[in-house]
Amino acid sequence: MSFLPNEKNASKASLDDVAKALGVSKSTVSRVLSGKGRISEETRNKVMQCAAEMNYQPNVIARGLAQSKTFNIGVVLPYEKDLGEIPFFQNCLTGICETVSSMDYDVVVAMAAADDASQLERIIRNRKVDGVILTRSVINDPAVRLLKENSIPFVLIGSTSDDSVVQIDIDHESACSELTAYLLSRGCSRTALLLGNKSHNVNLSRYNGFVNAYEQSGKAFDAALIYDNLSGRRAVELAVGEIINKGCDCIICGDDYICVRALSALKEKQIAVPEKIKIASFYNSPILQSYTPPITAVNADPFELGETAARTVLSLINDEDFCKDVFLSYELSIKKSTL
Amino acid sequence: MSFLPNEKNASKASLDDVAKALGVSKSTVSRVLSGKGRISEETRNKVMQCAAEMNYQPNVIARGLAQSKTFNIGVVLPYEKDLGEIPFFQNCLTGICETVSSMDYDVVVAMAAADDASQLERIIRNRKVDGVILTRSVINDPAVRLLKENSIPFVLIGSTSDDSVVQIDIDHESACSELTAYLLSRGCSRTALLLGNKSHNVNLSRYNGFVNAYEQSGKAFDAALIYDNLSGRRAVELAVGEIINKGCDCIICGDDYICVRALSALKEKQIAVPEKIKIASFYNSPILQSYTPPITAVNADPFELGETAARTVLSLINDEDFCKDVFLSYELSIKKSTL
DNA sequence: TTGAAAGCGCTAACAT
DNA sequence: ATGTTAGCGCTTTCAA
Repeated sequence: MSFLPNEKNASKASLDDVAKALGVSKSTVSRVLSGKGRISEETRNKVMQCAAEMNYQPNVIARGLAQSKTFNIGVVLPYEKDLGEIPFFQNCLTGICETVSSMDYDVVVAMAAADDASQLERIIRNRKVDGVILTRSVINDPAVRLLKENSIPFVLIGSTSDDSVVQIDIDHESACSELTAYLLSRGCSRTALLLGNKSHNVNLSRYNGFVNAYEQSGKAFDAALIYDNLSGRRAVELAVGEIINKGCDCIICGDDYICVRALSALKEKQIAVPEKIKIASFYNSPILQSYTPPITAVNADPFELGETAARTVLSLINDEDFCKDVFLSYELSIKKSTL
Repeated sequence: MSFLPNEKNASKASLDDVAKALGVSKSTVSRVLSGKGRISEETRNKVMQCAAEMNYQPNVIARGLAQSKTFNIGVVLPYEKDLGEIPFFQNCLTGICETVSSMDYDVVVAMAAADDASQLERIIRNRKVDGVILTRSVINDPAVRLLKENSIPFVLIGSTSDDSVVQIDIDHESACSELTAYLLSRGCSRTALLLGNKSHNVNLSRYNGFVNAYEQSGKAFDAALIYDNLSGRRAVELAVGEIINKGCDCIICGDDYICVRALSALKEKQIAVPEKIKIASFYNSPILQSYTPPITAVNADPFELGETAARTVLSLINDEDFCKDVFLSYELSIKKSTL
């Protein structure tokens, strides 16, 4: 009853076992299985069949040792518990897993707080990954520094002002254009645009999208209603004050931090949203998700972000030519704040 | 300017490099670094110092090859997108990561639908993990079958009727006791208990907890208000009907599926919660999380579940003696449904 | 206490 | 087209 030859003492056969069973050399088997090097059709078939019969499964670890690869992608997730409240990261992870596993890679996760990349550091030190995906953008991210120092290929889901970082994000120009057009169609004749740091490409894209939408519509926008380089609570407050005085009926916020500040400024001034003024924003982050009233915004599909990030980091690893500027689809989520 | 000797061409030194630099053998260095085998204090210090100076970092992959280990734990997360809506899994994952990384293990994730364990299968086939943590209980889980077939140590976060599976869950007896006591203190004199499959240990625990609470309080319970082996929507409906006729003022549901069914039965009968009858449940799963009115329930701390699962699977892997019955702290989350 | 050597399972020159 | 031989970086007998 014990030691049945055809039994599933599965996945124990090594490449060497297959070679011996066939009376050929290891390299021959290796060549067949890896598809590299020329092999006669005959031996190829012989090997394939034998490998299948023996239920041979290559040892990825050993292959990795020999090639200095791990076939693992590191994914850095936020450590903060309250960030877990939206499905964003889990859906991202799902997209990443699905994509990398189709290339026979696996995902190693590391949690990291905004100021603590120690888990990532371990993974790098232990040589557990060939590349890394950062799932959120953090100013002055220690993870970015670490990855650069160690020359690990990585991509960031989101946007940063550091142009040397490969970023995966939606097409902000087109998204902002669509958002602006929607608002125009809703009758907003005087829409303000509140943008953050001008040197940040993403803000330029939003600006362009805004302008485009106006051009398409044939209407003219009031340049005095465009604010950029807004940084800090105070700057937004001031801008909102001015905007109100200029009689605008709608605000587009370049990001959710600006939006939160604008909302609190409006609340302070007792200006009702959306009755007195409409407001819309961009986000990938959760802080607006549960706001009252719900805020109209441009949303990225986290699953797709994950997929794209995965594909991109895999190309980086394999030195394939890849498109650094990634344009992703998005979704205009119309909520009460613009009705 | 190039080739500075003290430069950070970091983490490139191998064990062999250290050995040569010291004029000792690889095995000596290996012994020192692994702490195995006797080594003179003198050489030990010498090696330690040199390794530090050379910024030597052991190659975990190579070590793994030699020891047939990976120093990775697989974590299976639900694939379904709507399950991502609660922070449960992310917090679990955080607890797991934190714990395993303290033992110098890493986490490899696999997403799995209830009926599709193919990603887990890949990870096993590729020998990427030494053990696995399942983060939710699925009836007839293909993942469980797979893990057993391959003799991979694993634990389940949650409960299952399969006693051969190591389960990490809260102490249901004590939790049910506490819940019952709370309800008694709130003046519920006729509390019904609705339990699922009797052969499932967890239900016995809940039953015992219920009885204990009554005994402690000195009051007597009505055995006619205890239902077990409830399975299917119809059974719960019938039970609820009877319970109402028997004039009970409170229902404790053994799990959230039962609770959902009981709630819909009550709604059908137009019996208001909590005005006419109070109701409480147990859960680890999200389906009750967003119910109106909010449901009082016993909650586990996902972070702690993760930590414990991680510790347990690590002991399994290292053949340490471990406690199979894991009792975890929980939290009575009082909501409107019992007020 | 230490060293030599074999081996983990695979890949990749270098031969033939 | 296939075999031979070294490794990859570490652990682990077996000797010394």
